[in-house]
Amino acid sequence: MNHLPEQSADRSVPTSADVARLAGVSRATVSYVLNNTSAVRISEPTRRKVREAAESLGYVPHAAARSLRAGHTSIVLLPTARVPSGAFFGRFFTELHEALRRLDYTVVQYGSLGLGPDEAARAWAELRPVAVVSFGEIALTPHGVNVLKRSGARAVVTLGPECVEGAHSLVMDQRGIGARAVEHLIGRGCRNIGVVQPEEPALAPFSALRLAGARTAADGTGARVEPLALACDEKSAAALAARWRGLGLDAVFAHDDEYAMLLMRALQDEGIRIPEGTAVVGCDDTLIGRLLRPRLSTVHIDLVTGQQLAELVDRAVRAPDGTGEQHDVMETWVVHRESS
Amino acid sequence: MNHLPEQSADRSVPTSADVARLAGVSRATVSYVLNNTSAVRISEPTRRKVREAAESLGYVPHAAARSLRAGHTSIVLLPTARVPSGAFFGRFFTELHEALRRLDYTVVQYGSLGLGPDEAARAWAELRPVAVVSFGEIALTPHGVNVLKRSGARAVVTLGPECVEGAHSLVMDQRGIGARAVEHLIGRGCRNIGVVQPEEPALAPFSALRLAGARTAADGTGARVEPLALACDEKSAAALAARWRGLGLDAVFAHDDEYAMLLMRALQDEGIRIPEGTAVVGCDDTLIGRLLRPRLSTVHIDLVTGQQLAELVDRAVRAPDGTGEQHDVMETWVVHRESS
DNA sequence: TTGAAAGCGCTACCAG
DNA sequence: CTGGTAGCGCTTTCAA
Repeated sequence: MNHLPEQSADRSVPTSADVARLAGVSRATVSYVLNNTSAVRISEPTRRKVREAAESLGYVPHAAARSLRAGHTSIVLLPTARVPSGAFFGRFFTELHEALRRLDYTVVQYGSLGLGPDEAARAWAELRPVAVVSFGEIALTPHGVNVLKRSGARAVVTLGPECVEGAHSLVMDQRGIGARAVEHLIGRGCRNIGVVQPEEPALAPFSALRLAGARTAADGTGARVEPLALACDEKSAAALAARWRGLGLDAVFAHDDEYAMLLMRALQDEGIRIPEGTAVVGCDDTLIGRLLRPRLSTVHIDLVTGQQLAELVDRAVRAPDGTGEQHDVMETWVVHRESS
Repeated sequence: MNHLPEQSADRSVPTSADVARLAGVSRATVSYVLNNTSAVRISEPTRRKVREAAESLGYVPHAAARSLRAGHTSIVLLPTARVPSGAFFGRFFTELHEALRRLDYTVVQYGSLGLGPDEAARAWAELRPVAVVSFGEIALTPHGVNVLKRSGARAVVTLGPECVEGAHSLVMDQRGIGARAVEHLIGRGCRNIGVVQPEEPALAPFSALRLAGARTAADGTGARVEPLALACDEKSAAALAARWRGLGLDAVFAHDDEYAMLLMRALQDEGIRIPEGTAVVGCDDTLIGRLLRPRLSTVHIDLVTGQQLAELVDRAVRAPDGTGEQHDVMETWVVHRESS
């Protein structure tokens, strides 16, 4: 814990007691007025006095004290290791936020970079969230789920590559994504298929599984699968493209649409035609892919909408006896365009 | 008392009192052991007993209770209305998160969609953050800053289009961005300049200011500035491109690189050559721009690094008497490539 | 209609 | 070395 200077004692933060004193009433009355408690009736003049006192002091209730007293929070925790980049997660996140807010939850994205899975779960549990929606950048273990539930979380939802015991899991089958791409490429007659492995560490868990799925799909078909390290910059792409002909590949699954754009450009600059020389498949079905020429074939992931997920969370929170554990797998399929 | 197995679905959340009871010590001792308080020395056997009891109960301290007692939190609040999209903010955010974590802050992104500026400031103040770093998607008013400071925030930093009184402001001069783009285009001989106005509401405050800056730059030069509504999808872009020749424009500032890519593609599909027929300038200097053909000219914004911003926050928090209010304007300049 | 007081979980002071 | 205990700010029951 870092040692912070004491908060200004001179201009200290006003409490409900200060409001009560200024309004000439008790703390209880202040609470009743400011929370519009319907169980008790407070006279209009008193209400006004309290409101004015609160206003003039700049009183803001202390969320920690309130939730301590209440015994629960309305926090929905969205752990975020890396900020999900791109249009794919972006819209989803915004939707989810909005929907949860409409349901009167306090949405908190808690950054947990550099924590192990169980450390992270503990850190989240300290906030006593009523629900946790994890996006799989951080692995949530069964033990972690247990810690969260024991700390009072009424819903734990994971949206990741694998289902997690104890949590309501929405499985985004990363192996399946790799498999879909490679099956598609094999179907188009390709036999030597590169699979991009981004060097960005946050993407490693995804790309490793996609590679595994790609291998499974190629198994026994006579096709070859070749991992290709690639950083998200032009130099790296140019270097890869420069040794492309030596690799003897006729297709590549580029991890996502952005990497696909990067690599496609480098290959084109190297004089390699797409899809004749090399077929390219991206992932996420973003706008980029439709704007590229040739138009990019891509793996579409049928992500649940933010609204639906928010409703799922809300149902689990309100359910009488915890969440019925449930596992859904998201569909994935290839959108075939011109690059393959 | 029954010993609870790990997977026991116990209704009540264990507290430090439960740990104390199980370990046969007082709550104070539990606190000392689990916080490694150096002021007191606890015997090793006692420590072990406490640790084991905590472990077996799945005890997790209650952050709200702790910060209530401590009188302050170590929360740095990052309000996020819309999730900043794209590589531009993405890396910045990740950096900032990481750097703040290294400095032992609890980073909380608090979603405040659909709240007015003062409502939002109040909601943030309820969490008693030690610092707030606002990204200008939500306007922070001087009054809002005041509310936050009064609630104990020791640093309020805004990163937005304008400086905010009372806060440490990093000004990303939106007018200047529009002006830079238009000055550049005028310098390239363009006289009829479109300025894209994204239909996405979250971008409106930015694009309106950029348009204003564009107009100022064109004023008295004989150049004409024309706002162009555009949604972030192909249909909208195609529709705009279809009536392009009728607009009589010879240049366009496309708000950002993504809109530039979208519009450039639509114009090219319409048979309009770039830059000869129409010059295009984007903004943010992202990877996309370098991959496009022709390569995209763009307005580069010299954003502070996440590390630097984290250090700024930390300094302000630790400063003996609040933050010295300060205003910095970020530099912007045009990176000239092939599209203009 | 209002007030007094208990107590949420935790830490820090002060006795033993 | 360890335990008792006060009190952080708030809500809510019970009493006046």
